[in-house]
Amino acid sequence: MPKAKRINKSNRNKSAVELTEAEWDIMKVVWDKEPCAAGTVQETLAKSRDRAYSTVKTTMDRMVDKGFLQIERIRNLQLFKSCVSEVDAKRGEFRKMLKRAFDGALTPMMQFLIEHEGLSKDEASQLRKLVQKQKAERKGAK
Amino acid sequence: MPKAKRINKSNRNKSAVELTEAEWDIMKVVWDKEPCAAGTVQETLAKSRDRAYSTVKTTMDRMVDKGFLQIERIRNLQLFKSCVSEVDAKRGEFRKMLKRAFDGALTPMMQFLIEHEGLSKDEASQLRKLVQKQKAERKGAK
DNA sequence: TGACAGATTCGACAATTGTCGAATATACTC
DNA sequence: GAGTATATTCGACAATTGTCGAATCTGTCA
Repeated sequence: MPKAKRINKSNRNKSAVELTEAEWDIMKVVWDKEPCAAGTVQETLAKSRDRAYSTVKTTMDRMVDKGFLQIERIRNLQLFKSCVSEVDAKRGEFRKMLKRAFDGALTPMMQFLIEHEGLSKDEASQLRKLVQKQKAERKGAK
Repeated sequence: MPKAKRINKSNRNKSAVELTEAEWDIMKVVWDKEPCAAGTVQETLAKSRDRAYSTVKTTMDRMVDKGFLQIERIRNLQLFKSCVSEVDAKRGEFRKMLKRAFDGALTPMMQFLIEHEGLSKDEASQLRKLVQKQKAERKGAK
């Protein structure tokens, strides 16, 4: 997409955090261990998929440019911290999916889950519990 | 990703259909009007986002390579038809999101929706109805 | 002071995605 | 048959994403 899309880190609004595959992998480790060094992230990820240190570091540097991570320097060490919360990232991912596949509407998605994703009896009851729980909380709290 | 990822159209399994943004746009029109010509798709899409005919056509040709569309020739005309169902595409998109953001598990996602996506009372009750309806169907049918 | 280990910097490359324009081919109308 | 309007073919280009290796730069320790 040749179009200018990002002016700088601050023109990103919370509701539009979109991480790539590699960024998700990295972000999960950062959320878990921040502040942490690139080496730590690389080593942690190596357990599931081995990538060169420079691969991980390059991606993390790009994430800084995008405003997803920030660096805190200590001597010649760089410690990375997240600039987006897990909730924001989940929201971004969820909304992207919802928009693309369900016109941005929740109900059709739920319908789809029940009809085509084999929402099991267990899952359905699980879901029912969640809904009921929320119902109770709403009534009680507000 | 320099790795060989796709051998040919047939090594794609139903559970892994992943469309890009532009592909979703195109696919939606094709599902609606298939079999249809690239020009038709381009014209239809132009209403919301104008793109050159060649842009749309190139993307559609690539989708044929990927096994998402197929061509039926009539004289020098090409009519495109989908090779993946709307359900498969929705499933692919949904699962990708679920895997990335929720470890592939449905319950955490539902929890997230209720806690952070402001599942409104209306939506919750809507959801409750869906669940109840399914419950009834399960009981009746099987 | 030198040398080694670990970290950082940077340029590079292949695939993918989104975009087109130019050249070519085909069908239809006078 | 010539001209016009469409279609199709194809090569190209910029950004993005995933991946590295080589060169460079500390900081520490014998």
